[in-house]
Amino acid sequence: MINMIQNAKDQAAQLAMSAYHAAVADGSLPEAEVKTAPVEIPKDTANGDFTTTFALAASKALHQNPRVIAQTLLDHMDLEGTYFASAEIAGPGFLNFRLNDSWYQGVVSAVETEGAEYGTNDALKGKKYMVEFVSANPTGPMHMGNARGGVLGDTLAAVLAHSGAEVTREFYVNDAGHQIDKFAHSIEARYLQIIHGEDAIPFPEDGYQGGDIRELAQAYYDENGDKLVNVSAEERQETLAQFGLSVNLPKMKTDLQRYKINYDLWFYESDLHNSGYVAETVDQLTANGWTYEKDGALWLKTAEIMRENMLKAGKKEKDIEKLELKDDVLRRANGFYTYFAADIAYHRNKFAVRGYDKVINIWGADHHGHVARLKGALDALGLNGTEKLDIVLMQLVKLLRDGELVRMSKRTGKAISLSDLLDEIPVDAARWYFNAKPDTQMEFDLGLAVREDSENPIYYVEYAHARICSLIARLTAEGVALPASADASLLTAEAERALIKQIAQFCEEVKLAARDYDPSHINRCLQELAACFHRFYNACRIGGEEPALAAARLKLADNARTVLKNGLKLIGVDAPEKM
RNA sequence: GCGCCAGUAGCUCAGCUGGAUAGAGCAACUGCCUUCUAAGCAGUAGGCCAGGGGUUCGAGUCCCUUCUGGCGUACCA
Repeated sequence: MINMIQNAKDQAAQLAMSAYHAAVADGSLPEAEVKTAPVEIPKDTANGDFTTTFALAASKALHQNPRVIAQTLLDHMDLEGTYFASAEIAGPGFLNFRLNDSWYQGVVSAVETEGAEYGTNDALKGKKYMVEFVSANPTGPMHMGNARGGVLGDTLAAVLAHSGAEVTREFYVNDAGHQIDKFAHSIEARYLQIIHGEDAIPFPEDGYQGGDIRELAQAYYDENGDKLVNVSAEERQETLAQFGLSVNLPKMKTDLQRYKINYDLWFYESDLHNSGYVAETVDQLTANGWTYEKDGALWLKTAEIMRENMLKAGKKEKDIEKLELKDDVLRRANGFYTYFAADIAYHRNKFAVRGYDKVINIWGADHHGHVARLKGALDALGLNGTEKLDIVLMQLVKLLRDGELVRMSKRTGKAISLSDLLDEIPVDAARWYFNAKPDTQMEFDLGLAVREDSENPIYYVEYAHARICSLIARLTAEGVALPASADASLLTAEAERALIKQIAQFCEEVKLAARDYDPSHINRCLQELAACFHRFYNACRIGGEEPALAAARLKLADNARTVLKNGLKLIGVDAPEKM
């Protein structure tokens, strides 16, 4: 919970603000509307550890030269008892602060007292979050995009939990609707082909061509023979669809578990239909006046809802015109509800029945046209979808091998599935790589991920962890005691200070990852942390140093180990003790 | 057509919501193991931040525009 970066920022801001107020009080600066003082970390540590741009930002409102403002602030500032050893003016009017020992001590002490909890915060405490991800169609094997979405969703959930939220991981099973009909018809055709011959039974034009459909039909036939030949087509399809799902779903669970992904709940679309919740939801929309009938179908006034939302968001009327917004069908002329209707019901359930404060869906970027419509529909139900539903769109993954685009698996000749990928690369490498910023198109090189050398950043980080483990084991065996706490006043070398700062930064990155829904902040932070450790390791020896210094350094290494381990755990990667 | 996302070193990407001389890693080149893991460290080189306009003390970041790539614009899911 202790975040020393935040503490220092807050303190620097407060110092600047109270200096300003003091200056106003004695008349050396004019009174003006000044908000908080922005505090940043300079890129170059030559410019201090923290800096405030207060003087630059306020220069216009105060009608004063920024450097003069900064000097006045400095004259009214007392650093006694703060985290700062000094403050000075630089450049056009930056006010740069330099940290003292008490801050560094605060960081190492935080790691020592918090241990495995270090890095958590309570920004989302008391909030109920759901992350719904993958939710792949259960009619066939999962593909590469599902691997990326799976890792992203799982890690994002972990990051949000680290920020204090109560998080549910959910998989939405599309076991109803058109896709399932297609699935049923496809298996049915293959099943009947087994009995009557391929030529006797036509395969549906839009059916699933994959070999897995044949396997399902064959598996059913092997178990049950021609039992379904003389029943009604409806019963036959229903039975085969259920059989297909009973095979496919456990397989999906197992495949996801290989990625170390475990869901809290698998939610079935069919339940929404069977319980009448979809119908009830559509009726609710009708009761609220948001639907109309046309050509025998029931339509949602999506265009109108979205128009209002856009106007509220400040979009111009003429720009909205250009969008040519269209309404959506909720219930088809044939009486069946659309996927969209079920999706609205599903999300209504998330908010109205289960009471989530925030729902995050990870979707493929090809669904982006659906985002505003779903949010709008929830708004029409009075559920504030615009605010409470966040959709993370994920660009697809291009799979490469030695620079060449890979479409098919060498082994099976089929599209590369999620489990094929894990046959080729270690799960930790997959988790590390797929934990990337969602909105960039990603190229994933199979050759790179399996390489066990420095080109592969995951080994760099894991190596740092293993190195520390063996360092501690070796030195404690040689009689260097590992103290309960590191004395930061002894750790004044540049490499030591940099390492401590990066340890502090970890807390910030967890916060940023939660804020941006981008857990790759953790990857980069760990890579930098590993780099800081390796530099420290090379610059500062432990064995043979003064006992007090050796102890402090060894404990610092131990603290770095704790943070590396916490971070790797957060993104679902092992922290090996030996390599 | 219209819309959404992206375009930063040869490659993969950062850039803290407008701050100081644009940063890492990899690849290339030069050094460092009789001493705690060389899967490491130190260093060199590499840039019209896609192009062009604007907004201001100050722009990779904000606005307009052009170009390039991906995706979408179903009584599919």
